[in-house]
Amino acid sequence: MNQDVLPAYDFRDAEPRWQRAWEERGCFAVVDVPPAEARTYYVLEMFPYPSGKIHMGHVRNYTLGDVVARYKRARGFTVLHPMGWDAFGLPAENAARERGVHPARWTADNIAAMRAELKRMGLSIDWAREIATCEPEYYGKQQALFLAMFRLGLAERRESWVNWDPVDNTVLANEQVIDGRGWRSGALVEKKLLSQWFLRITAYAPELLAGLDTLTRWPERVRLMQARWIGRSDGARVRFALAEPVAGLAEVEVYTTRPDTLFGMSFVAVAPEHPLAAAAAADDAAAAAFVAECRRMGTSEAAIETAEKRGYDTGLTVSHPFIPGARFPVWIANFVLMEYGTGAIFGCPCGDQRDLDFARKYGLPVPPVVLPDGREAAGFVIGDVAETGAGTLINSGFLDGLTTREGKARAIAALEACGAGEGVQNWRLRDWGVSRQRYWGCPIPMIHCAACGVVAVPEEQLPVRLPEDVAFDQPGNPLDRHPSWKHVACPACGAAAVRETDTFDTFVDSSWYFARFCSPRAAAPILPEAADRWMPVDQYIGGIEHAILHLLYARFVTRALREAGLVQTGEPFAGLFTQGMVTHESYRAADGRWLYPEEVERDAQGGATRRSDGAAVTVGRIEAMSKSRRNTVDPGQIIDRYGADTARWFILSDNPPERDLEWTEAGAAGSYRFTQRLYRLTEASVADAGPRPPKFGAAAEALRRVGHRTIAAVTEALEGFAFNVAVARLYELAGAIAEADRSGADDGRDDGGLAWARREAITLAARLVCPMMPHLAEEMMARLGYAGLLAEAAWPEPEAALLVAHSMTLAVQVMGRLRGTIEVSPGASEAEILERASGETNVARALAGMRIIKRIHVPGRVVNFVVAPA
RNA sequence: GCCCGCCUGGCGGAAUGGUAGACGCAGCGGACUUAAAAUCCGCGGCUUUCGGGCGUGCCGGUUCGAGUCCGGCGGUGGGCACCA
Repeated sequence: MNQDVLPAYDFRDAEPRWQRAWEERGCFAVVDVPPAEARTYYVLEMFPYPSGKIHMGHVRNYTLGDVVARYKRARGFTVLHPMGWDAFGLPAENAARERGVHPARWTADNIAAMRAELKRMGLSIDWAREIATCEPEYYGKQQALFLAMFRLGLAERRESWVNWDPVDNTVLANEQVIDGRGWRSGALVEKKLLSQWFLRITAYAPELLAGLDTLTRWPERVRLMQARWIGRSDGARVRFALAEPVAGLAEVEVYTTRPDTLFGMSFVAVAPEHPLAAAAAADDAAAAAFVAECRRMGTSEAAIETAEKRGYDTGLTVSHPFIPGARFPVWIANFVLMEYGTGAIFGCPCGDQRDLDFARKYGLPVPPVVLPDGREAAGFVIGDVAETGAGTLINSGFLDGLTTREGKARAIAALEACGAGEGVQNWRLRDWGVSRQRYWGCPIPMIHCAACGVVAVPEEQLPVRLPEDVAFDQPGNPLDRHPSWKHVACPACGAAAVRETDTFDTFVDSSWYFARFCSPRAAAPILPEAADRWMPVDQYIGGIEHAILHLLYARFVTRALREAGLVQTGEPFAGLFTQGMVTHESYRAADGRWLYPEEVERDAQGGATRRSDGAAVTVGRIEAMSKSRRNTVDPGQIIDRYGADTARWFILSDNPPERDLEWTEAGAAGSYRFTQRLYRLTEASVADAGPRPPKFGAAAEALRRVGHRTIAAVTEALEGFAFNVAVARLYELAGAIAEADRSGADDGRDDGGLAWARREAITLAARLVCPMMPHLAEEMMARLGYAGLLAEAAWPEPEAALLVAHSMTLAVQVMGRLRGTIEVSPGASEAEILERASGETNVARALAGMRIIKRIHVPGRVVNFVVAPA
């Protein structure tokens, strides 16, 4: 047992060697349609954007997925675990602008670099199924799916208000508008009415909401976020007749959740983009100026937060369905959103804070119509705070005396009776605008013909390929400026026509890739027999930042695919796990510059200095790794120094995977030491191959119990995503093996089977550690003489007899306070146990002079004596 | 403003309502070494008259027994936010 002669584990030799072995054996390859008897399991991590380098977030994501994949494979499942690239997007175009490299080239180089890095991690991926969304092979299929959705009426072209960047000449997503300015150009963003392609996600709003209840293996908070985003609300539409029609408009329709407060109406307000506002602006310069100003205000959050409620009285009036003869003014108001409801509201100042602020500012009446519960009618007035809660209706004609709840139903019934409105559900969810004025995306397969209108590209002409000869020297969309690409013959009439030059939002690409992975080389976009065999994804893993958009779009598209008959499931992801971020300390030099961790030397007292010159460094917050703060650690360098297994092990060991993980050098070094320790423990058993002895001594028996209990404990931990607990149990097993070495080292050959038990224990350690540190596990098994690959081996089963304890420790309490412990055999009778418990020295002292009222015995756990003074 | 998490040693964390702090990191002590590194072993909430007392953000409740369940409060992080 001399440590000096034991060789160290050389991961630089072992890791590539085992990766080759797995690849040559094809351990992780699966077929599109597995045989009927195969139990399938689909593990998927959110596929990466090929930025050029993997980061620690990727390492965490793919390590988590790989543990699940390897574990499930060992449990006998046929596991689909693929990898691909979310390869379209703006950074490639930016690289083209800034460095003159073509987006396709830039992307391909990045993919090659990142693939190599991922392969060094030793992931159990079927690389033959790799896809990249920027390949015509993929996006052509996507075009076909879009046409299928078009035929189903789920895709349509429509005018809508968009964020328009007047400098870059492009539409911006809401996320790309920062403080009212374009994130790249810095130009003030305008609202503009444009023709855009939409996917009709709202058609599935009720289903997408109801489906959340079936997703029992999704985090509750993701479901809550989606439910809120879909945003069902119950209320009524109410039509108010205009006193005089304007520009052909005879009425204003509003949406409200409070039809009970209709008698508290003070005004009607419409959004600046509302047709009635446009009509008013047509012959009123002041109205036009107000509308134009609102448009410029844009959608910035800062503007909304600080913006006063502002309005413009159009001079128009409406009548009230319940109050004959009354007239109410119609205002244009900056706080009314065109996108929600009908783009118009009725103002009830007493019951809505915004309406109240508005009424107070412009001197509009504030009739009180809800008496809050517990308030007296006498002297009740509305101050500067609206009463939004429940109460009793007053000053409300036929609704007087009803509760707000009853009033809603009665008011809706009355509206429906007189034809002035009806009860409706309203949804916050809006249709998904997918048009982007970008080059590096999937072309929308449509053609605009002067005679025929919008015509779909015939299927046999797919894919509509991106042209390669494009220039990025001007802002705007290069496809639009290309000399020939967009000019085609109309498929319907043959006349000269033009292609749609918009490309798809990249979220479209990631809304069906999981289905393509099931049959990635099929001629059809999706092979139903393959998709039905694998889908839905059993375990999807990724960051919480995709809680709404990506996951909601994918749920919608999967439903559309089902309607097209391509898949059977409506839900793409049966299980979802959202991992935490990887964080690190940040460092700042005296001049304020951020420093990379490798530039900084930490000392034991918590101080820090710069390696290059010893200058003092300020240690900043622990926060998400980001390039701007330079608090990043390069996975490639970590693997160079410690190996992939160490990186994987540390990431899994430190804390639960849903929480943020702080990467620390000390923690990584500790994990590395453990890899070496396991290897040394293995080496010490290499020479001890031999038959199982008929009987085991006490030390051997004890070690065997630890080993088999560890199987049960690690299995349970892995099933529950408690990887840090699985790691802890394996540390304990290693500790138990080391302890057995000490206790049994001097016994010579006849050691009561300890050498055999020890070898069994280290073998179990290798097999249990395999999902987490697959290379080391293979190396350990090989050293122990195993000829096969652990990657193909079954998960160990514990021997039931070894899980039953010989003796157990019971806590003994008096009045719920621990007074001592007793050792009992599992077969001991309750009477015997109570006798032993009350006799324990400390317990007896506590019981002295007391009368025992009640004896509680929880088998295997605790004995508690409830006592009173004698 | 609304919604949702989270709060346990120096740190990360563990704990089917049943011995709080497993396991790791950092620390301290010891062995080995000429020495160091590596390795191996050990210690560790606070307090105490050594019986015990107090300890899982705070206050209260349920229970024989609460980190765990319930009510309230505080702190903290995140999501949404003029959604009618």
